[in-house]
Amino acid sequence: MRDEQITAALLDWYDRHARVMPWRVGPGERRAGVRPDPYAVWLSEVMLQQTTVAAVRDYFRRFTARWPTVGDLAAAEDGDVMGEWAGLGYYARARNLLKCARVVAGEHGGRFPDSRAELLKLPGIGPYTASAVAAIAFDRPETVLDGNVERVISRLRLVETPLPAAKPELTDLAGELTPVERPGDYAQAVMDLGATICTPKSPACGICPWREPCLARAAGVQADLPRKAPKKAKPVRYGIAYLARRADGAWLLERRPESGLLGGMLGWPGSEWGEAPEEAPPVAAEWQDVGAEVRHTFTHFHLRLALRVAEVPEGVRPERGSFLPRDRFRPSDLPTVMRKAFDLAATARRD
DNA sequence: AATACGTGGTT
DNA sequence: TAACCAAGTAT
Repeated sequence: MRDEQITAALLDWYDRHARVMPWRVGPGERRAGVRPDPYAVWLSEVMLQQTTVAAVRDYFRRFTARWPTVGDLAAAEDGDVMGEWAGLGYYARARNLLKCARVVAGEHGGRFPDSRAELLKLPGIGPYTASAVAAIAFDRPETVLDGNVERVISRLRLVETPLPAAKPELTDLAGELTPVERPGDYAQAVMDLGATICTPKSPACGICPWREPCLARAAGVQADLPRKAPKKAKPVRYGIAYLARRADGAWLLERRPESGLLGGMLGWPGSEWGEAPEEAPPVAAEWQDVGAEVRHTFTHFHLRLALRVAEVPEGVRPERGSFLPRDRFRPSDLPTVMRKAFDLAATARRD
C-alpha cells in the first residue's frame, strides 16, 4: 500500500467517524468553508496536554463562556484563571496560558501567529502544540507527534526502538504520511484513531482503517508497541495541612509560590511534604487532629496528608496566609488535593 | 537527557 | 489494589 493510499484511507475513515467536540470543526463543516477559531484550537490543545477529552470538555466550555476571546483572557485576573483551571492539573499550563494570551493580545494584535515556528516561541507552546495549532487552525502541513501518534505510527511501521529515543524516527515516519491537502483534518484523524481504535491495551484491529498496511498487526505484536522504558516507583511523602475557620466563616488560605508543585494555586497552609514533617501551624489556635488523612497521588509521589482544624476568633493575625471571606471562597477554586482536604475536614467536623 | 509537573478513568 | 495511561512543556 502506497503512503498516499494510507493517508487517504485514514481521511476517509475520519470523514465517517470523526468525534464531535465543542472546539472541533468537523470534516463536513470544514469542507463547507467553516474555519476554526485559533483561540479555541489553542485553548483546547493546551487543556488536552496529558489530559483526557472527557476531563477537558466542561473546562473548555467554562473558559470560553467566561473569556470568549484571547483578549478577554489576557485581561483576566490571575487568580480567576487559576481558579477556573483548578482540578485540571499541571498548573504551569494555566500560568503559561495567561502569559501566552497576554503576548498574543499585546504583541500580535490579538491574533495568533499562523506558522509553527512563530507559535513555538509562545509560552506553553511546545513542538506538539505548535504543530497542532498550525495544522488544525491554519491548515498548515505540519505533523503532530503526541502519545497517540507515537503509538499508531510505531505499530503501523513496526518501530521497536523504545520511547523516548524513538521520537525522531517516529517524527520522520509520521511526517511522510502528512498530506498537503487537509493537514488539519489529518492531524485530528490520527489522534482520533489512536484514541478510539489503536488504543494502548487492546487495539480494535478488526475495524481499523489501517489494518492492511499495519506491520505490527501482521507480526502479531501490536499490543506490545510502542516499547517504553519502565517507570520508576513513586515514593510516599507525608504532610500536615491546617484548616482554620474564623468565626465569621472565613477560611485561612495561602497563594502558593509561582513555581513548583501546584504553583500559583490556592492551598491550605501546611508543613513541608517529606519523610517526617514537623508541625507548622499558621496561626495560634487549639488545633484538632482530624482522624483521617487525605491520600493523593501526584505524578511522581504519593502523598498522605494529615489534617488539623481550628476555630479562631475574629481579629487574629495569622503568621501565614490570609482569611478569605466565606462568600469569596469556592472549594472549586482549589486544586484537587486541597479540595479533598476541605471535604474530609468538613465530613469529620460533622461526625 | 532526565526530571518535575495533576488528575481521573481504565485495567 | 495498584499500575498504567492521556492531544506535553519547561528546565
